[in-house]
Amino acid sequence: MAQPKAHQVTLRSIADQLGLHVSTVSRVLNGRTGDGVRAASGDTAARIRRLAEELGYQPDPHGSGLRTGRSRLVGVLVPRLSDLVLAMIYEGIDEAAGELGLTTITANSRDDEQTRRLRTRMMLARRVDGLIFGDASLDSGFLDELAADGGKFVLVNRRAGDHPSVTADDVTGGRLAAEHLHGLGHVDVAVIAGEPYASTGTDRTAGFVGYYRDRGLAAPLVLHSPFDTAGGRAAAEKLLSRPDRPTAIFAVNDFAAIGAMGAARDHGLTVGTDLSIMGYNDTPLAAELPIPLTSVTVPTREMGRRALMSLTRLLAGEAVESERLAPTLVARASTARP
Amino acid sequence: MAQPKAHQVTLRSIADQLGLHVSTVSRVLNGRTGDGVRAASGDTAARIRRLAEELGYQPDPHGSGLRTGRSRLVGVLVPRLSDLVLAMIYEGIDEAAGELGLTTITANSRDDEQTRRLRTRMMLARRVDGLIFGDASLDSGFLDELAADGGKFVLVNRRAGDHPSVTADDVTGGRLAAEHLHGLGHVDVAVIAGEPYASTGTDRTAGFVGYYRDRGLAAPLVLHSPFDTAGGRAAAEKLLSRPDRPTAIFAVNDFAAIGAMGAARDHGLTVGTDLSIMGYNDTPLAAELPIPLTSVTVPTREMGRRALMSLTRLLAGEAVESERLAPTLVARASTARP
DNA sequence: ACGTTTGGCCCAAACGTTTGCGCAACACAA
DNA sequence: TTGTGTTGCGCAAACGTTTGGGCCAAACGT
Repeated sequence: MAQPKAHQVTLRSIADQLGLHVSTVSRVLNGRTGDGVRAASGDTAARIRRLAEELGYQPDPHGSGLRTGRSRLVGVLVPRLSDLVLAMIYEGIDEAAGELGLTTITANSRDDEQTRRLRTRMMLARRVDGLIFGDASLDSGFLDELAADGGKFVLVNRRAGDHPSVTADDVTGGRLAAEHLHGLGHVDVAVIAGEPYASTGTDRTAGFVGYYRDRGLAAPLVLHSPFDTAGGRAAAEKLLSRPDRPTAIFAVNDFAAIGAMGAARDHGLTVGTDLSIMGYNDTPLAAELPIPLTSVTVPTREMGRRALMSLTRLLAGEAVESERLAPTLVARASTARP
Repeated sequence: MAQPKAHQVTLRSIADQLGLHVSTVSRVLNGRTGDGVRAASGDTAARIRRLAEELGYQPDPHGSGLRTGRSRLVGVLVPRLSDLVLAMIYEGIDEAAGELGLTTITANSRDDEQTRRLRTRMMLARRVDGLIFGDASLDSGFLDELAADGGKFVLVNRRAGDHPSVTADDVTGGRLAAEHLHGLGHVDVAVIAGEPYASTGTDRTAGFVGYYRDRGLAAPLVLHSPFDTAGGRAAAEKLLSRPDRPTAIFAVNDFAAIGAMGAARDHGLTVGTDLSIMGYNDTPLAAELPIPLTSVTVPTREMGRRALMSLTRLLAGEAVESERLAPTLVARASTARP
């Protein structure tokens, strides 16, 4: 766009104007700034750089992509970008990518296997250099296939199989939650566990349940549900209708927790005093809610950044290890003594 | 990625296998499916198509981009993707783009002029065919420049100058809000108006204030603030500390409204009974809050879709008109008679 | 003075597409 | 037979870049 194709600034146009050959210009501008020897004389190099700057030269990715076989494009697949957590992770990814001169393209898989495959195909068709999956499913058939085909990717937020991943330590996070509620004196507790195919939900639940079990306490009630507000509301609805209603609910996700707060109110319960509810992720919203929500902070943006770094290492041919980031608990008014 | 470069499926590899020329294969596969005459014999065409399918041929965008000068890439600039409203708009854009075989790349401008310019530059360097701005500022100097340089773009969500845009009818939306609150009997009302550079905030405020003014009522208090929860909370804090505290608050954004709810609670006020609060955008959250939030629905995803459609028309050389989508009000428990 | 190195640059090929042009073969009419 | 069209393809050039291999001249070693 911009210029009607008339005067695109190209290596050639620069070379011609300077009476040099296009390859010289290319070498200077690609400047393996390290050695500096092989490029050109200090003088010509300077002239080239000045003119390039002046004309606002920007290498054409089609040209270089065609030649090098690399696109400097990274594909990012997420369940949905309108999930705040994923949006923040993506922001981290994109930020880090920008700093390295990479561009990201993203797509929603809606946690649907077919969409996942389709969108991945589209990204490969775009010739992405590598992929980041934020929507890994625990039965990772698709990822196994992709890896077997030589696909380069890392996972973020959710782990699966032993594909390299950057996640929070969700088991520990769940344990922290249990420790907090148990410390307040809650023994009848329940977990709104999210979708069973997501490691985030299952790991947090496992950590939570493990804590209670290790102490010989009654096993917490576990209920699966979608990760969103409506899902949390429905699950809490069920929990609160039971005769042996729990005194505290741990939702593995802030939005589910907010839904649970709604259900609590419908049951005439005041969150914090009649019923403790806590979430996970420490969404910016959590602190600002009418009743501030106890939650577990995970460094979302940092997770995204690291995932991208991992991917670049992978693309450079290095071996990469999975990373687990440490969560921390932040207590607020939504949880209190029973 | 994927194949180690060894056996990429290319027009040539298909042509060779079939003993045809690459141009023939190209013509068949690009099939101007309409005329059908000029391509090849029905038989060869079928053979080509079958083999391409079988090998999983995907045209290389670098090659075609280089040749055609088009990238089938659309750049989308937003204030921040972690703003749910923008995320949903972006989903609409990307969905529509996908259906047309276009790919979107996105970036956050954080409503910062310099970042905006920088990120736009990066997108142009990527040779996007066109741009969609979701972060237009009312003083549209940057956009004017870009348009003067022949840049192809449309605006979404926020309008500016008379650049083509797809937005909701925010003035009407503000009016609906005023009508609702006034209908309930509120005369001392206030507006948390968002940032003054965003048409969304100013238009909604103008519609709201206009309604009260047209009826000769006292002019609503107007307070600007950031669009997020913390901003809304701070603004509400100020409003509620006044001796002539309003009985109803219209926040031009659900998140600001949620912040306001928090402030209300700090003041010992029960939202709905002691103080009416309403938001805007009808975020999925609004309905699920402990105290469900009255809000104005705008067809976010649809807005995104239409913006992309507009852009494609623009790119096809057609003239495009701005569009205004109709908002509707949905009343919930957070607003009631004073 | 003569061989050898090295600095500085150019040459040319290749990456995968698209597309205007042209050509052979055939059909048909006159 | 010649002329006129049509169908079915191939040819070749171009898009902008990168990169291995030159080649010429100057600098250096002996």
